[in-house]
Amino acid sequence: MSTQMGSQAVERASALLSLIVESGAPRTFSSLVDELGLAKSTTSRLLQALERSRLVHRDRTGAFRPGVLFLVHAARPSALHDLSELARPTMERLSELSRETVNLAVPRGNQVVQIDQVDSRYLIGATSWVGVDVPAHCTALGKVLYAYGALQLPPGDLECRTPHSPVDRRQFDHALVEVRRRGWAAALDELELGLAAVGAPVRAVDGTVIAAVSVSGPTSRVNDFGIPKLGDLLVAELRGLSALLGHHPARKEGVA
Amino acid sequence: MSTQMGSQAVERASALLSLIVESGAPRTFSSLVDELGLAKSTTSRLLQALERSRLVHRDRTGAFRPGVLFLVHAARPSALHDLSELARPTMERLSELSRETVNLAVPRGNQVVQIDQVDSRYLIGATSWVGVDVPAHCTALGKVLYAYGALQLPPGDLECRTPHSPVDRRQFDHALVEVRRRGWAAALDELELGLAAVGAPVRAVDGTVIAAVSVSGPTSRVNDFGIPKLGDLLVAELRGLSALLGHHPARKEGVA
DNA sequence: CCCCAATGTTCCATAACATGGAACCAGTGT
DNA sequence: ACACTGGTTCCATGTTATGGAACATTGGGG
Repeated sequence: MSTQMGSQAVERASALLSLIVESGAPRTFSSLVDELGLAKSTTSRLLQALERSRLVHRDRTGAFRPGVLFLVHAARPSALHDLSELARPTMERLSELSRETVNLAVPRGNQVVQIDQVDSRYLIGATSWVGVDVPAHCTALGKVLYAYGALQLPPGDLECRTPHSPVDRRQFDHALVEVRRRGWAAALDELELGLAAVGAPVRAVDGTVIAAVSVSGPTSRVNDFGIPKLGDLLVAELRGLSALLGHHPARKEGVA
Repeated sequence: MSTQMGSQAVERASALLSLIVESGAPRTFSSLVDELGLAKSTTSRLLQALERSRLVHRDRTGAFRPGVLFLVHAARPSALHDLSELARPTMERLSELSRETVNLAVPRGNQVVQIDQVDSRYLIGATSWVGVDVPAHCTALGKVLYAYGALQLPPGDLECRTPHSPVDRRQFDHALVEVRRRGWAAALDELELGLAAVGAPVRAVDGTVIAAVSVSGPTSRVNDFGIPKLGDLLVAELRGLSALLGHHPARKEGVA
């Protein structure tokens, strides 16, 4: 192996950095030491270097957190744009297979914000949603994000948009269980009569759901395509996208 | 110098990474080579290592962008929480000095989202704003973010909340010029009668404004304190915060 | 109050690894 | 076909990372 690839120190430092960033919680020095199996001294030096470069930050408790550089990036308006770029190929493929509108959304604050869209191939289809503010519990994207804890359902009554909108919190919670079981969510005529959507999660390396993708169109066409078929299609395609984000869903051995 | 601090490779790699992340735009290989003055070969190897670790990503044009790790972090709901933590001491100090409510906001999409708040020391003061959706052009935070290009003023009429709300776009643009000149923005009775706020920007290492902090309270008390005094206070305190983010505003030599 | 345990950092001899110059390869324009 | 820019691979060299052990530092516990 190792066709002579240089930069071992950098790789080790990067590994440290990844651990720190990927685990949401602050990491302690020793946890890093024995997770990577490096000498204490080496780990210490590498972390110092990363700290000097503001890539990690050591909080008052002595634990390591992502450094300011990550902060600066996250605070940029453009931060989410990169995700769209990464997701584009997948979305295009979904668009081609389903011929319906494909949307990408992330949780932000306590809202679902749509950050990208590939339009339907049909003349009649879901129109641009980007930026539009809708009750999340009536959407497939929202359900996915709620189901996987990427978003908290705010207390209070559930807004009702159509006779099919979910209104009972108990029932809704149950629906979320079902979403987790299947791996995808559907919203048929719940936001607007005649509008249907199916959505599934995008996972980061640690399994956290950080985004959702949906396919949406007229209920009739979506039904014709087959809701479960669409759900499975989404799940399959998004598995690939999650892999790009470093997520390996139970790592099948198979191909080297 | 160099009291023997080890990890030169890591520092170089980190420098590359910082350049890539801090400049909003994708960086080309050669621009990196001659900005850091490293050998082409060295740069190439370091970048390869960073790419293997998913810290940078090479887009189809061959330019380098922040890698998935940054994406994953930015997409985390918790991403902005770190900024709050970093800003907390500054905000506390501002709270203590002004005794009024202090707010921290970042641009997100095309909206101002408040991510942290230190409550007024008075019994009567600005109440919690976090998450509340208000017309940004009527707020000090909004004005700051608009003034420094962290946010684009959407086309269309300016919503009018009080007789003092800015409504004329021409006048508003002029006001923004003034904000840039002074370094801080004020909004007196513009959002709600009797509510006043003064805000100033937080800058990242490259000078980009990535957030804003405001002090707000009853117009009478804020006036008593002195608007310009408050403005200057904010600017002074936030200079320190920006420094934590790596911003050095014209680097005074002074102390080592 | 002292001693021990846990957690990190600094030292240092060793050699492994990163380094940069040059050769090399792939496009691209002329 | 040729020169040129932009990037990667090769390789001998010695600079620089490495890990074990010694050395701080902190924090309990008896």
